[in-house]
This record gives sequence, structure tokens and C-alpha cells, in this order.
Amino acid sequence: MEVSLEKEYNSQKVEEKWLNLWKDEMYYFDWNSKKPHYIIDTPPPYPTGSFHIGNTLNWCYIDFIARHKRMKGFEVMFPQGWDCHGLPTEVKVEEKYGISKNDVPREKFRELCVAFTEENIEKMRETMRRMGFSVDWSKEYITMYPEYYSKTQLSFVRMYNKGLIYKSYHPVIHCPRCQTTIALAEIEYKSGKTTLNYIKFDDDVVIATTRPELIPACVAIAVHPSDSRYKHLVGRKVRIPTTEYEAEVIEDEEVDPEFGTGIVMICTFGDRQDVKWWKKHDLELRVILDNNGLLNEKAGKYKGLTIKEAREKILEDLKAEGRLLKQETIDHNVGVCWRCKTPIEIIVEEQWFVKVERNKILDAARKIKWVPHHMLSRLESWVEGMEWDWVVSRQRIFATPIPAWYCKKCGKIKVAKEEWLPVDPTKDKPLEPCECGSTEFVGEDDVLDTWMDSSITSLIISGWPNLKEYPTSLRPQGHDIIRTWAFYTILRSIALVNQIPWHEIVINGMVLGEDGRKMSKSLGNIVQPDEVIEKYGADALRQWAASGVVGSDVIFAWKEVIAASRFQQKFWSILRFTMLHIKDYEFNDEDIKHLRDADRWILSKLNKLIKEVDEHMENYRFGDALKAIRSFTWYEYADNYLEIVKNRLYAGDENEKKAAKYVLYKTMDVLCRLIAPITPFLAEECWSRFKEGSVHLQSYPKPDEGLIDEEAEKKGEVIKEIVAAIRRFKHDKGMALNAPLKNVLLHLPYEVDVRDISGAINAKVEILDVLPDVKLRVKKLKPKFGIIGPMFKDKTKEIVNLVNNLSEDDKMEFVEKGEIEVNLDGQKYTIKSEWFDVEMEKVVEGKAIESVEIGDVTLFIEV
RNA sequence: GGGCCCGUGGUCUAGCGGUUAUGACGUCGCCUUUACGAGGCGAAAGUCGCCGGUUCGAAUCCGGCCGGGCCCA
Repeated sequence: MEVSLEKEYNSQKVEEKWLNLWKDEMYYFDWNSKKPHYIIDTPPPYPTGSFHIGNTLNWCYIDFIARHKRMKGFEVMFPQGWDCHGLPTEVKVEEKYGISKNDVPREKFRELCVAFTEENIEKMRETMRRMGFSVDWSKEYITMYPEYYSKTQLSFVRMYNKGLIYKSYHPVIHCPRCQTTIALAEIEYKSGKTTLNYIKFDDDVVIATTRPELIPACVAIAVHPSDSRYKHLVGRKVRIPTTEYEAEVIEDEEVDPEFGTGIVMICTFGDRQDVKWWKKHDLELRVILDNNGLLNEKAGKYKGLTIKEAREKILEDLKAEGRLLKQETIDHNVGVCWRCKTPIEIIVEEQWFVKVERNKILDAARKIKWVPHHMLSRLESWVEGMEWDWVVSRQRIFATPIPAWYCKKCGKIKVAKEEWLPVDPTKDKPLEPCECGSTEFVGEDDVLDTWMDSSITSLIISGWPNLKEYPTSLRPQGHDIIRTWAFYTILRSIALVNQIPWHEIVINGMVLGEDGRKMSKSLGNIVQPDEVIEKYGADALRQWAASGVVGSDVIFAWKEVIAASRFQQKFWSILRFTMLHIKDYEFNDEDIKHLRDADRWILSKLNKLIKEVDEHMENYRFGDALKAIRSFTWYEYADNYLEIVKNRLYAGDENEKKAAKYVLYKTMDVLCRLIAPITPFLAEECWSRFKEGSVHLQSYPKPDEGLIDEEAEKKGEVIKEIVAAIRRFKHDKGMALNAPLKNVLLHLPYEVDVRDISGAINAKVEILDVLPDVKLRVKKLKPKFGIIGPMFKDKTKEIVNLVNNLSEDDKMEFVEKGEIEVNLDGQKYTIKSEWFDVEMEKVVEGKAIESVEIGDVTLFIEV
């Protein structure tokens, strides 16, 4: 075993070394293991090609949990998936090859997307491996491969057969540029300016609209029921300008009387509010916009125009008729396609829908433990506000095909049988004829929303359709996808197996840039994990990740990473010191009999630390866990204990040394294991220098209750305080800290081991039985408000002041007798000294020695 | 406009009814003390966003306001 350690901890060298030595098999999950199982439904990232710092935070949390649980004796499944399908890749591939998806055969385009995604996945895997995540790579799943998407299709078939999926005409959100339907969750809102037009429909009916091009689609006119200006209009039929249609004036609470004229036209459809009103008032449907973005014959003479052209033309016509009364510029928010930022439209099309059973989902969500709990309300308010079912059909190519056909003869829908899967209806045929006897079909060329793939991850990792066990233990994810991934997963789990998907969900925050704002290219505040790893190593980045609070957004801070790497150096120096002294030491539990006060003190603290850290880890408080480890290691163990036992280690007798070495060995053993989930490389390297095997295959430390000893802690604290007081004394006197002192005399009301004190301060230490010429004095009377407050209520402050203002002699008498009588507002009160914490002080008069007070200890120092 | 979260030394943060408000970074002194100078010892620095209320007592609980963030409309 190597005993001399290099002075500097080189994280790059160490981390690369372990990346080469560790085997993937260390983290393989075994269904047959007798240990309790812990299954994590990890997020399958979208393969953009770069594993960003937000992913890093999320995966650090997962890895802390996985490693901790493993060491606690669980068989942990930490799978890794990739959510591949979707528009972003289609767009990238189009850019890369300079083509449009319709320029090549569907199959060819799909192949290009697959190849592109495979490269991206490989890049992201590299970063993940470099971070030291204990992923079970044998459980990797990739949603674009048939073995995965056939399960997506299976889930579709089963939900269709249960009546949970249907086809229907419905208003849907449509991106005119991408030529596809998008989900509510895919809308982004951008603020901007627009023109509000005041248009006269009738002499006393003037509406305000930002969408004049939709006037031909106007199916009603609405006013607020309590708007006295327009009471008389309700029920009147008004001719709609530019058309032959008429619309009735109706009342609705949701009309904003402050906006425009307080009269609003309802169109099918200008925005989601129109859809709500259309449904609520059972209005006519007059769709004037086709999904190619052009107006149709229902728009009359405006047929064939684009939205923009129609707007100009209609405004021009209205102006000519004298109907355009006023135009003003206003701020408004416009819904845009999240991908291409084109303003979205609402159109009516036949689509596939998944039923949203709101109450079932809410019941299920409430059975899951949410960490932090308030994240549940985000899901609740989302679900409660849902107006439409989930549109799952998309007009794209790179996605899971919808396994359905339409009979050419009778038009009936034919959904695939389970055993036919996977299928691609654009090239495969159903294996049985239609009920009408026909064998002629048209394959569905719409595909499924990507969330249909990724919302069954909890099921897939559990072996579905042959579930091995369910629900899973944990879902770790960001709060940005509560309304999508979390919501859809719960929906699907209920729909398919009628169970919650996980027992717990832990939500991580977003990573903000150093300026406290969301990381974005335009702000130039992006930090890539690879850059941090290159400079300070994965462990330092992992410590940064641990330092936040789960659920809160975390600011990326280089100084945190630097502080983390300094701690690693400190840890390493402690190991160096340890190895220097224990190289010839055989660990022996018998040596416990040689322990001195200082040893028992630090061991007691160490065992309390174990309890504390484990509790923090169990509750996902990684920041608190790391903080506890750091402050114990640095400020208790290194700064105090090691300084105190140095003299014993260098100059003590055999038994004195044995005790200290016992502590050195034990503490390093525990610290390596405690910190292993957070800094796996550092822990492994340190472990390997003094023990066999991998620290990651050890058990998490368990507290030894027998070593938790309040009495020892009290004595240890006194030793520490005395040593610190002497240091301070020397510092104040301008002496070197190791300068010898003639003599130190101690007076204290209990026995304490002076061996280490003497060694640490470089002086002879004697215990005095009797105090020399000193005077006792009451230094402080600290009121116990918990007792006095309720007793004296509003008199409390005055009582406390009275006591504090007593003369020195009276205070002394008060403490000696245990009570005193005071007058307040002519009333007498008896005050007991036990209602106060009494601090005494000793004063030496006219002596050539200095005295220092620490608690109930008096120090006399002869220089 | 709605929901949720958050305002504590220069910066970030702990505390969430009871002493003199925690810690880190930074700042300022001092120190070649044989693991670590990326270290050690010590010091200065805060009217706990503002205004009310509850209470003997509020950073902490309640209400309002102001400011920030996230998600949504």
C-alpha cells in the first residue's frame, strides 16, 4: 500500500483513473436480488447533443440518491433513456442537409433523423460518464427504436380499446409554418405591440378587435351583463360587415368592459377565449381558415388570401365604408409556436385525442409524495384549468406512427391488433379485412405526440406489459415539465394499469446564470458542464449541485465550484496526515480502551454527524448533508481535533498514540463513506489509499450509539475552548502560537484530561483546587423569556430591566439566596434566580498573572 | 390577469414565535505552528424589503403594499 501521498490533489488525474477502473457492472440492477428494490424513473432527455448544466443538476440529484440508497442496502435501478422524436430534430436535419422533409421519402427522412439522434446521444453519454453518474447502462432505452415505440403503439391500442382515445373534430392549435397541430403546452407567449381596430358594425354597435381578418368568422357579439351602456343591445341581430351573415348580441361575464368599447366579437376562432364562448353559448361554427393558412370560401370575396393579406384588404374595405372609426397601438401577448415563434392559429380539424379524466388524475397525484410539497399545487392548478382533451396526433414524420388505417370503402377506422405491432401504416397493411369485407385501406399518416412515448417510461422500466413490480419508487424531474411529463405520466399510468406511477416525485429547480437570470445564448451567461469539469473536475461540479435546495432554482457560481475544489484539497491533506501516522497502525477495536477525552469528544461528534447526514440524504437535503460534512471535517476535525492530538502523535507514549490513531483511522473510514455519494471520485481515491475494495460497494455508515457521549462532548468542548483561549491570548500578546508559556493554571468544577491541552499550547498545565485571591462577580443574568414572559406578560421587560439594573452586591445576593424581592409600580414581586441563566466571573486583583474566563473555567497564565 | 416561490451584512445564504441573528465568499490585520499559505489565528461589517396587526415578545404568524423569479392565461 502506498504511504507517501503527493501534496496536491489532482482531480483530473484521479477522476480519469477511476473512470478507467470502474466497471459498468457495479451499477447493474438485478430483478432477482433479495435486497429491497429502489427503482428510479429517470428523465429521458431530448438528444440535443449537449448535456447541459440543468441536466447536470437533475442527474446529480439522481446520482446522490442512487448511490446513497445502494450503500443503504437497496438494489437500485438507475436507467437511462432518450426521448428522441419530435420537431426540433426534424428542423435540424432539414438544416443539416438543406432539404425539406417532403423532399425525400418518409422512410429516408426518418433514417436521417435516427442517424442524427444517435450521434447526439453519444455526445451526451460522454458527459454523463465523465460526471461519474452511476447509471445502469444495460437498462438504456431509446424511444425511436422499434422495441420502444412498439410499446408506445401498444399503449395507444390499449387505450383506444378502453375508449380513452378517440377521433374527433375539435379546435386545435396549429402552427401555420410547421404545418402541424401543437399541444397547449407547446405554446409560448410573447409580448408585443398590435393594432386595436374600432369597427362599426351598426350605428350603436362598435367593436374593438385586433383580428379584423376574422370578421367573416364572427358568430356572435358579446357584452358584459352589467354593462349599462349596452343593455338595450342584448338579443339584437347585427349584420356583420363584409358578409351577408348576422350575429346576435349576447351577454357574458367574461367580457372585459374596460377593453376597447366593451363590445367584443366572437369568432371561430381567434383565440382560446373564443373557443370557450363558442362551447358555452353553443354557437355556430364558421371556419374561414384552412390549415394551409389561407382563407376559404366561407370568407366570401377574401377567399384565397393569407391572414395578412386579408387583414389589409378587410381594413381597406371597412375604411371605404366608413366603418373603421379608430386605430390604436396596444401591448398584447401573442401565442407563438415554441419552436419557430410563428403566431399560432386555432383551426378545426379531425384529430386523435386522449381523454383527460381530471379527477382520476388529481386523486392519483395526491397519493404521490411531492418534494417539495408545494409543487403539487402546480399540477393541481394545471389540471383544474384544463379545458380540452389531449391532442396526440401530429402532422410530422419523425415520431411513433399511429397504428391505424381507414377503410377505403366504408371509411371505418381500423386500429392495429396488439400482435401486429410495431407497424407503420404508411407502408404496412392491416392483417385482416374491414368489417365491411374490404381489404383496401388508407394508412394513417399522422404520428403521435412525443409525450406519448415519454409518458410511459415508468411502465417501460418496470417491464410493461409484463410488469415486474409497480409503482416505481421515485420520479426526479424539473418543475418546468410538471404540466407535461409528470402530468402525462400520471394520466397514462392510471389509464393503462390503474396505478400511480411512482411513490415519490422530487422536483429540481432550474439553473440560472451567474447574473441570476435564466441561462440563454442571447444573454451570454451559459456555462457548459464540460467547461467546469475541465477546470475543476466532476466532483467539484457535483458539490456545487449539492449545495442548492431541492425545488429551488440554483444560480451557477464559479466561486462555489472553487470552494468545492478547495475542500477536496483539504480532505486530501487530512488523508495525507492520517496516512503519515497510521501507516504502521493495525486497526484494533480493543484500542478503544486507550481513548482520552479529546478522542471520545470527536468520536461522539462524528457519530452525531453520521445521523445528521443520513437524515439529510433521506430527505433530499443534499446541501445540508454536504455542509454538515464539510464543517465537521474542516472546522471540528482538522482545525481542532487534529491540532489537539498532534503533540500526542509526535511525542506521546504508545497508548496515547494508539488512541489517536484509532480515531484517525475510524474518522477517515467514516468520512470517505459519508461523502461517497456526493464526490465519488475523491471518496474512492482516499478509500483506495488506506483500505481495500471500492467505497461504493461499502455500507453507508451507521451511528455507534455507544460512542455518542454528552459528557465526553462537554469535556472536549472545554479542552477546545481552553486551547482556543490560549491561542487568542498569544495572538493578542503578539506571541507566536507555538511559543512556550511558563505555566498555565486551571480552575474548573470537574475533571478534565489536561494531556492534550498541554501538548497543544506548549506549556505545563496544572489544575488548581482552590481559586487564589479572586473575587466572584455576577457577569450576566440572562433571562429565560420562555418562563418569565408568560408569567409577567406586559411587565416582562420592566422586570428584566429591574433585575439587570441591580447593584453588583444585590445581584450576588440574588444568586446566592436564589430569590429577591423587587418593587414595580408599588407592587412587590419575588423573582427567582432559576428564571435566569447565571454567568459568573472571577476577578484576580493585583497579580502578575493574566486570567481568562471561559464559561465555568478560569485560566491563569504565567508568561 | 391567475397560481406558486422568494426579498436577512458588499454578494450568496441558515434560522420560520423567545438570549447578543447562522454560515460561506469577499474585505481588513497577524502568522514559514513538521497534512494543507488554495493554509492557520483573529477582526470589522446586518434598523432581517416597506407599512400595519396579533403577542409580554415577530426575521419568524396574519393583512396590505413594493420589488424579484418561475409557471400559466
